[in-house]
Amino acid sequence: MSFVKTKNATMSDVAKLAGVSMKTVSRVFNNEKYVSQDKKDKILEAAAELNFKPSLQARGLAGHKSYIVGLFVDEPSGDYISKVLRSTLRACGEAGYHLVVEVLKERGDEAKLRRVLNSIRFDGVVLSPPICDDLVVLNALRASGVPTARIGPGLDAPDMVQVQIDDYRAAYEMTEYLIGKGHKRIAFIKGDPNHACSMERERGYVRALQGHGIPVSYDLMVPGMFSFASGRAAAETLFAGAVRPTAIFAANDEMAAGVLAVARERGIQVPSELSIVGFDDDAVATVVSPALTTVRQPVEEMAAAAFEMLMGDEADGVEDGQAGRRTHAYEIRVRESVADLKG
Amino acid sequence: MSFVKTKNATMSDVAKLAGVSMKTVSRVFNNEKYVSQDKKDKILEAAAELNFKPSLQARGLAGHKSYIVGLFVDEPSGDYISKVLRSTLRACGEAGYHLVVEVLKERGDEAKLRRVLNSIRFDGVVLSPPICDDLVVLNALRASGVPTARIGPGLDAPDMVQVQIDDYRAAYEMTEYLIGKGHKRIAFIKGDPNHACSMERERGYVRALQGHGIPVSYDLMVPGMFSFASGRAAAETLFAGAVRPTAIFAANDEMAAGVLAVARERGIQVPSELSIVGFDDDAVATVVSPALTTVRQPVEEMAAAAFEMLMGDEADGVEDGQAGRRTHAYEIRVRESVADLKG
DNA sequence: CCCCGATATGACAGCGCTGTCTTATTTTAA
DNA sequence: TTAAAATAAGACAGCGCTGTCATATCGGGG
Repeated sequence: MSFVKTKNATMSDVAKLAGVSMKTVSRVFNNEKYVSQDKKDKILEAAAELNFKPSLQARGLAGHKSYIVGLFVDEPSGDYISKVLRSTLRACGEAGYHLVVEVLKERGDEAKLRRVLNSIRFDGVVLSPPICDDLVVLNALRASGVPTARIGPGLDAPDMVQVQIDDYRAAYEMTEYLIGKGHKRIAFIKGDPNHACSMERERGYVRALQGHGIPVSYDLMVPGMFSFASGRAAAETLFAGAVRPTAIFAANDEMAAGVLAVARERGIQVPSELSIVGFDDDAVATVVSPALTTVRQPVEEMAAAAFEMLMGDEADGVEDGQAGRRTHAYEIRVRESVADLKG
Repeated sequence: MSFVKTKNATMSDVAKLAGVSMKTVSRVFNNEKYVSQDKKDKILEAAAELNFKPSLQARGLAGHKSYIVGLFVDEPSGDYISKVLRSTLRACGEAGYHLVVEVLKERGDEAKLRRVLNSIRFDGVVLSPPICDDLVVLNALRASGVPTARIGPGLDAPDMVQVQIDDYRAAYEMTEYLIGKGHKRIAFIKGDPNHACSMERERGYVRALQGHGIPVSYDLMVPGMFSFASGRAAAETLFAGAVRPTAIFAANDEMAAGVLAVARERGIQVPSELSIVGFDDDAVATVVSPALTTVRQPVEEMAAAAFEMLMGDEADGVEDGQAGRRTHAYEIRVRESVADLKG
């Protein structure tokens, strides 16, 4: 079996076959108006016969659209990014865009950023945490005039699309939930300080305690980096303390899973002896036992909304002044990792 | 603070500034020979001053390289794909390529495939399981003449780069490991039949039992789909049987985690009452407790090798006859989920 | 001293499209 | 009925590069 290399038909081939000018073919493929139905039919038929699809690069060069959307991430693994990727990919597919993923490590990998922005003309760029709060990146994007959407940003940027949840309120509510279950010694494992949401979640925790007259003890607040390992380390620290907390609120689920693992190793029963809650409703939350009570963040809807506001028909004012903004609803997902101390 | 939209300098701008022809600038940016050192310096300097980077689309249109590599996946989430993505992204970054991710759901999403292949000229395409074994995809790629690499393929395709592990041997060895620990009633949870590796792993399990004189019982082989949920379901089936197996070999870690969850719910101690092993050394393997004994598959090295063989300098015979092939070493990762019955 | 290959550079066309402008043919409003 | 507006289609240039071919210079070997 030998495969004949099919060389792609060009627009002018289609034009010839359909007996029209190239420009008319172009009009059809760009859904412009002012093309009669019969020519349109003829062109579509000819295109199908030749298996024609317009070349991305040529379109990008000649026109004002590249049909390329960028997704800039810090680290391409993890459940959060996977969700963003999946959702963005679906949206791109449906809207006829292609997704170019670029990794921008470390705050302000400016060299790579400039290189990428100069060499590809993106129709839009989606920024995921934590680089959605990297000023170097934001300014470079502004300077190059690319419409940008940020998912889960910390600070506001009115000229960019922004999609988020209220991390502060969510953490407040989760803490309150724990308090409502009779917990008073509630520890908190902080998130990666590079992520803007970390501060918000911490604030929510602190304020909730204060709001319920529970003293905030800095011994109960330990640093974390959003990783399983850092969750483990934080648990060790917490368990080394004089009095063990009755509940631990980890700023994300991966860390909560780390706590769970340490608890298990030490024979600490969860939830009877120790309650654990996380944040994000990451895939791990339902994979560990007991399943983690956590805050569900609708990442996929958020990414879809971001894309829609960025690239959607209304085309918004992304290009000029104000860009769209949306705050999505979070949801406390009660599972099996919290004990009711007042039972 | 207002941001001036920086319009990108073009090659002709650079040429003017450096006092040479565009072609010479082009030569410098393509590392062609026959450019004197002083002109090269002048050009590089001018380019830096103008912050010039050649346009991807123009290069793609005019030249024979697009600097775009495609990663075609079935489903963009999961630890396996994350690893492939991360590794490929790194390789692309280092080699100056950009990665376009495309989702090809369901066997032979031919419409989308053709659309994508016609509209973007890829310099290379990487296929992850299970679509690396989709004949429609393979043939379309052949027809369009794009050099292709397949990660973890089932059937051989001599004209494409191929990187894999020996799933059969690995499963054989893992089964043998269990047998060595004194297990005789070893159940097997099969993988998604769409994935070629599923058959191999199953074969390895069956042959190992046979090789050690242990009768193969089809009651102990239950279907699975590589998902946590299907692992749970398989566990329920297995636990409903008359005699519980002493060990369960799940064809991947996610399913093994599902088994673990069901065991925990039913109060079955792991590993003392039931041993569980998985495959892949997925992130979940170390997140659950007890951590899973599993087969580590060096996915990232494999993806890196695939990229190197595809796009590397030797440029290989990917374009003509034989393409590179590599079988990587797997490794049994012993953790805490297996009991020694002969202790 | 001349010819040859290696080295160095540029002119020019054109990749496959889209933007702009022009021309022609309706339709609508007044 | 007639000007103005909407509709329909094409000619043409050019996006920012690279391939090809032509040209020019240089250092040897014969």
